[in-house]
Amino acid sequence: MQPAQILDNIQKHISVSQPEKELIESLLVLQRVPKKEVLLETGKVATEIHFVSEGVLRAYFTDREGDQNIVMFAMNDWWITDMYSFSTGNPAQLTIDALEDSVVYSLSKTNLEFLFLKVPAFERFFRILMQNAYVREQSRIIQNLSMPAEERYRQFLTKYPQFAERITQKQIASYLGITPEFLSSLRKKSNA
Amino acid sequence: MQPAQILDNIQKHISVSQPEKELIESLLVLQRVPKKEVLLETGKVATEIHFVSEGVLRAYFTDREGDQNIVMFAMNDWWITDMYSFSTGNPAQLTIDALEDSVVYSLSKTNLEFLFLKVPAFERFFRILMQNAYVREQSRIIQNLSMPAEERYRQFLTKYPQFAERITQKQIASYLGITPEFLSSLRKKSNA
DNA sequence: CGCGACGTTGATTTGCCTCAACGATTGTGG
DNA sequence: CCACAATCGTTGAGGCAAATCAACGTCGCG
Repeated sequence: MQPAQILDNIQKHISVSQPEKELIESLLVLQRVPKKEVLLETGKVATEIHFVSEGVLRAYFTDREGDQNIVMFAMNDWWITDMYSFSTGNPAQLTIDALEDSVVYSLSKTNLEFLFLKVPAFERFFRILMQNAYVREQSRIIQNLSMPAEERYRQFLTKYPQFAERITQKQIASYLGITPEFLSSLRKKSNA
Repeated sequence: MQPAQILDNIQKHISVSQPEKELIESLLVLQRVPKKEVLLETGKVATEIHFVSEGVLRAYFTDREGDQNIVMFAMNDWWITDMYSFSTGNPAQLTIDALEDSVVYSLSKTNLEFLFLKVPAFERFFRILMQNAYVREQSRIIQNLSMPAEERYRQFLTKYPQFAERITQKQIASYLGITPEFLSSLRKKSNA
């Protein structure tokens, strides 16, 4: 296994010594996730956070009508879990599965807490991760509140071109909070 | 000044020694914010984060049509800033002002970074703060995606009864992403 | 090869918005 | 401390963005 990628990602935010690197590596579990396989199921407790090395994952919420609402996508260099469940220990509200054959490095909550103790800078790394996630979610709220679907779609394309290429329109529509039919009609308009 | 309240809030998550408490206190600036006064203006850089001791504040985004979209309320024991601007140093997208006469303790980014160095546990405290904020924003997104306005309103009432009492319906409508007129019609229905 | 998911199109419906008008509160200057 | 102005909450008429439902060709996969 070559978690160079994940260490690079960490070292974008903090600096870690060689022994610390080895410690971090030793706590990561490589996991192959074939397309459609479920990493986390609603109702179970999220005991791990996953770093995506290859492929694409999604996290979605299933509402009372049984519709799936996509909360986030994750690919190269993203971290994903049901943070609510992960931090409280309550049952997960989200399901996480793979949209493509993927490879992730998983870190258990226990090992994460252990890392916080052994490598204090890791707490800083995680703080930055959470801060960025907070900012991202808040700006998504702003967009949902203030922009019509057509503009949200355009912003999505420019903000996440890597996703736009690899994800079906049905998934994108769900992320934007609209129906696939309506997204289709938006695309028709803007192409013309 | 008696920042016992803020230290209590911090000690819910980490433990701090007496000298550390004094250091923290020394970096906080007490600030009275009369109703309608602006704490942070769109376009300026958010250099401080504010802990609300008394009163009620709001953060809102002004869209192209000039409409205000409320991103968050804050009262007793909440921390508020434009986290995007605070963490990147870019101009703020949000305006923060007081809905009632309020009292806040402000902590500058410089002093916060200083605290991270001097009191390592403070980085943990802030990590937890950001993590909770992330979870909160994400669950708001889930609600916006999956529930009609009527149910979002009911959930708001049960989740934040303290806000519901003190905030006008116009503000609540803006937070929910609907017009005051429509909120009024929802209230009429549920009372009948 | 055949089946199921996808993307598209069109007809109809609906949740929510816009605009306008009105009494009831709240705030404010004289 | 009052009188007037401004903002708020409400109601109703009409309109629009987006949903629903149904139907159909296409494509990828087993």
